[in-house]
Amino acid sequence: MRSKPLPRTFYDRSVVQVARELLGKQLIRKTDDGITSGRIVEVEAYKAKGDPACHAARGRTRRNATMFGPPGHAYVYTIHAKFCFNVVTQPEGEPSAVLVRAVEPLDGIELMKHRRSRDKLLDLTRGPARMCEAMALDTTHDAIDLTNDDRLWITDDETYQIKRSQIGSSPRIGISSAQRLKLRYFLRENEFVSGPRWLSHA
DNA sequence: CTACCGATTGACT
DNA sequence: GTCAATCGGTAGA
Repeated sequence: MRSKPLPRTFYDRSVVQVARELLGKQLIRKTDDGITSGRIVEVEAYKAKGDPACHAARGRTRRNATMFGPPGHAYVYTIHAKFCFNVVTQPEGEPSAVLVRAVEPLDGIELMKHRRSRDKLLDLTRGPARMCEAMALDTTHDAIDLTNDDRLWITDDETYQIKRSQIGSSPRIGISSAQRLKLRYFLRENEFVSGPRWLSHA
């Protein structure tokens, strides 16, 4: 039995709305080695317009081509010889995406420990590249359709409800431009949120 | 082809 | 807290 993927209509909305509503959802990854899953606790929005930090800000390239495609697909890219996982939002032609920066490990914790060569729970999925390593995600998973693929999808955890007051926001991490845009969203007081502590209560 | 650099991480003081 | 490793993507010659 497989949990139900979020429908296309969930992703086909403004990037900020999708980003905030992704908090608390479950990211599920299936490989021959088994299933790993985690609760999304930290995300960042990258907007099509007025956002110089967005990869698509300077036009389409081979790397960011997935962002120009339909919503609900994975956008995976390399950075510093590591990987980051994003979700494409908005209609085609409005290249926006949500970066998933951290999840709280749920299923497959032993498998994650093995992939990460780390034993501490906090070191498994706290940070975008760590999360990708724990869930065995790389650029071969770029452009996967998250609404229709047995390897990777996101599902609603109906038993886990988020109150608006639980969501914090801050400038995005590792971004020098557009500091005034508070496009990072996270679950306050969740220990698996990455970044400096002073940014985790904003 | 070369040069530069980043939506990061882990080791170290 | 500081800092260097890392390597594919991109722009430019």
